[in-house]
Amino acid sequence: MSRKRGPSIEDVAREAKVSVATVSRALRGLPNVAVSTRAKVEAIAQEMNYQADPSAARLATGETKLVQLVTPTVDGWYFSRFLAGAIEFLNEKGYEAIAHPVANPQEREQFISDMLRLEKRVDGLIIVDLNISEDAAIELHNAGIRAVTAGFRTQKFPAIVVDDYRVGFLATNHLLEQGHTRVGLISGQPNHPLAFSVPGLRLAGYTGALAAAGIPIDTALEQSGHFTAEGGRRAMERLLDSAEPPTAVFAMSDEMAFGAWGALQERGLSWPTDVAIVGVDDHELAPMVGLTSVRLNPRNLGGVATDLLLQLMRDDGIFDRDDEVSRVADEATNEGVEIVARRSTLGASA
Amino acid sequence: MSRKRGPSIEDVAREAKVSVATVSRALRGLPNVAVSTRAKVEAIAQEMNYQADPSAARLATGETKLVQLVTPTVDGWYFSRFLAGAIEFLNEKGYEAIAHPVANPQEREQFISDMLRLEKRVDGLIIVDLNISEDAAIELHNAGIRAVTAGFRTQKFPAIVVDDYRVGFLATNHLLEQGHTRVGLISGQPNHPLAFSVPGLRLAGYTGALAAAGIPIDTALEQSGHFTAEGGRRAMERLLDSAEPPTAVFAMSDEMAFGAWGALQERGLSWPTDVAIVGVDDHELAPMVGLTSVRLNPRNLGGVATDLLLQLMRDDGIFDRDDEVSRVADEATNEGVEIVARRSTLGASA
DNA sequence: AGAAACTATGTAAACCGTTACATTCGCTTT
DNA sequence: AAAGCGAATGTAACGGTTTACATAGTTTCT
Repeated sequence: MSRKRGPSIEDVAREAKVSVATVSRALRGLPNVAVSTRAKVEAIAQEMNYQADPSAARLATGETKLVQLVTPTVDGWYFSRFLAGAIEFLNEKGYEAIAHPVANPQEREQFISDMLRLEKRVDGLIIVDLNISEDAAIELHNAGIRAVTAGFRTQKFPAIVVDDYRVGFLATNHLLEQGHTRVGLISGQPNHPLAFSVPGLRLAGYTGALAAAGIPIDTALEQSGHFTAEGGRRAMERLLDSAEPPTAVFAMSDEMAFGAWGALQERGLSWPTDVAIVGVDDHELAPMVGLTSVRLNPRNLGGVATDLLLQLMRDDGIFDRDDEVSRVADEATNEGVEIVARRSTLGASA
Repeated sequence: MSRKRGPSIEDVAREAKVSVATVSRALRGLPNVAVSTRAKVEAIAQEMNYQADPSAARLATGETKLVQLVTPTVDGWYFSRFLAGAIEFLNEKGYEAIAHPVANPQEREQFISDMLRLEKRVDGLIIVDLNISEDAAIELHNAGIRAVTAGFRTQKFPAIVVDDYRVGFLATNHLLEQGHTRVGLISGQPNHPLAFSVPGLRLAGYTGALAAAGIPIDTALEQSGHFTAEGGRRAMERLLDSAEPPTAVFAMSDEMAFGAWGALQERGLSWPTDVAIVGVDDHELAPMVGLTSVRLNPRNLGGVATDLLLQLMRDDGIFDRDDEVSRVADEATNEGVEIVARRSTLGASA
C-alpha cells in the first residue's frame, strides 16, 4: 500500500560506484571482494540505512529465515515454556519464530494441507505433541519440508521425546518407596482429540511401577483430570469418595495436583498426612504448596528441538536416527528429568 | 536450497488457457472475472495444487501477512495468554504471528533499530509493556510502521491500556471494606529494566484507596516481590517479620500471592484468619487456594489489540484517539476487570 | 445506429534481490 | 614474452507475483 520502501540495492550500488552483485556479495560477507570495496559498500549501506528486503531475498533464494512452531496451545504451562526456549534459540541464530497453535484434529488437517500447499512459507517446522500420522509425515517430507517433532515420533523426521514411561514410573515408584500400596492416578485426557501419546505412556509407567512392586492394578483408582486444575480437583473428589480411597496419588501434571490439593483443603485434609501426592512438571508454584514433582524442563526441550532442526536444515533434510547428533539430542532431552521431593510425599505415615 | 518449488501461476495460466493476470484476479476473488472463467481457473488451480508463493506476493505488494508480537517474555502467565488471544485472532484473519520476546532495554534498542531498518518485514506490530520512548515511537511511525501498543501509551500509536490504577484501588478497597486498616503491599519490580508502568499505577491505586479511607501510608508495609512466586514468598516473610505486621495484603499478582500463601503455610498461618490477601490476574489456580483476585483477561486484551491493529492497517495508519473505534476498544479493555472474592478475604475478623 | 459505458481479458512493467557466467586485470610461471 | 591463473568485478537472467494500462467485446442509452 502506501508502505514506504527504503533504498534498494541499486541505490547503494550507484552511490558506491560498483555493481549490484558486488554490493550483494560485500554485504553478505561472501569471498572475492576487495577489502577496500567491502568497507566502502558497508559504509554507504550504513549511511543510507539500507537493508535488503527480506521478501526479495526470499524470492531469490527460497529461504525465509522463518521457522514455524506448531503446538496445541500457546498458553499452556508446558508449551509456553517450550516456545520460550525454542524462540530464544531461533532469534539467537537469526531466525524469527511463527507461533501457530493447532487445537484440534480439524485444525491439524487444515495445517497439514496448508503446509503441503504453502510449502515455501517457512524454512522449518517444529511440531509439538500433535501426533501427526505417519502418512501425513511422509507427505510433508516428500514436499521437501524440514521438520522436527517433539513428544511423538514419525519415521521421516528427527524427534525429541521425553521418556514419559519413565516419568510415570519415577513418580509412582517414589510413592511406593514411601510405603504406599494403594496408589491412585489422576490422568490426562484418555481420549484427547489430538491423541497425545504422553498420558498413555505415563499411565504405562504407573502400571509398570505397580506391577514391578507386585501390586495389583485397581482401575477404580484411575480418574481423568483433563490436565486442568479444576479437572484435578474433581478427580480427587471422586477418589476421596470412592469406597477405598488411595493413600497416595500420582497426578500427571502439577496443575492437576494443585486441583487435588484444593479438593483436600475443602475437606479439611492435607498432604502428606491424609494423602501423598506427586505431580509432573516442577511448576514454579510447586514449592509454595510443597508439592513433590517430576521435573521436566520444557524450555530446554525447545532449545534442543530447535538445535536439531537447524542442523537438519544445514544437512539438507538428511538425518540418521542412529547418528551422534540424534544420540546427543536424546540424552539432552531426558537430562534432569527426575523426582524433586517435597512435603507432599515426605514424612508420610502410610 | 534443493527446496522443491511448486507450480507457478504461469503453469496454471497455460493450463487454463488464460493470462496470468486473469489467474491472479480469479484466485484472489477480484471483480471483473467471468463466472465461468473463475470456476475453470479455480478448478485447475485446485487440481494442480497451486498456491501463490507468498514471497513473490510479498515482493509485489509489500504486504507480508505477518504480524509481530513483541512482549517481555513469552512464557509469563499474562503474556502467554495475551499472545494466545492475539494469535487466535490473527490466524482467523489470515495472518501469521511472529512471537518476539524482548527481555531487557538492550534487546529493546536492538529491536527498535532492527525494526527501523527491516521495516518491510511485517505488516504490523503489537508492542506489549515495553514502554518504548516517545522518540522511538515517532521514529517507528515515520518509518511507516503500523503498530498498536498495550500496557503503555505513546502519541503516535493506538494503545490499549488496562486501568491499573483502578486495579490497585479495587484490590485495596476490597480489603478496606472487610474492615482492615493495616494493609500491606507486595509490589512488582519498582525498578524494572523495562520500566513497566503497571506496578507504578497499581501502587498509586493502592495509596489512593488508603488515602480515600483516611489511612496514613506506611512504607514499611511495601515490599517488592518481583512478580515471582518466590519473590512473593520472601516479601510476605519480611512483612510478617516486621514490627507491626499487616492484617491484610494486596499482592500485585496472583503468583506473588501464591508465594505469600507459601510463607504463611510455613509458619502454620493461613488466610483469611491470620492475614487476608488479594491478588491480581484471577489465575486458574486461585480457586484452588481460595485466593481473592482482581480478574484480568489478557486473552481478551490480545484479541482487542489485534483487532485494533488490523483496523489501523486498513485505515492506512491513520487513527484518532477520540474516535468511536478507540472508545470501543477502551471499553473492551476494562470490561470484566473486577474483584473475584474468595476465601482469602472473606469471613476475616480483622 | 452510433456513442458511451462496462466487462472481460491480455501485455508487460514493476518489485528487489541472488547468482551463474563472463570479463578484466595484475601476477606468476615457464 | 606468452601462457596461465586467481582475484575482483560486472552483466544479465531469474525467481513468481501484482497491477497499471491497453484492447476487445458486449450492453445500454439516446
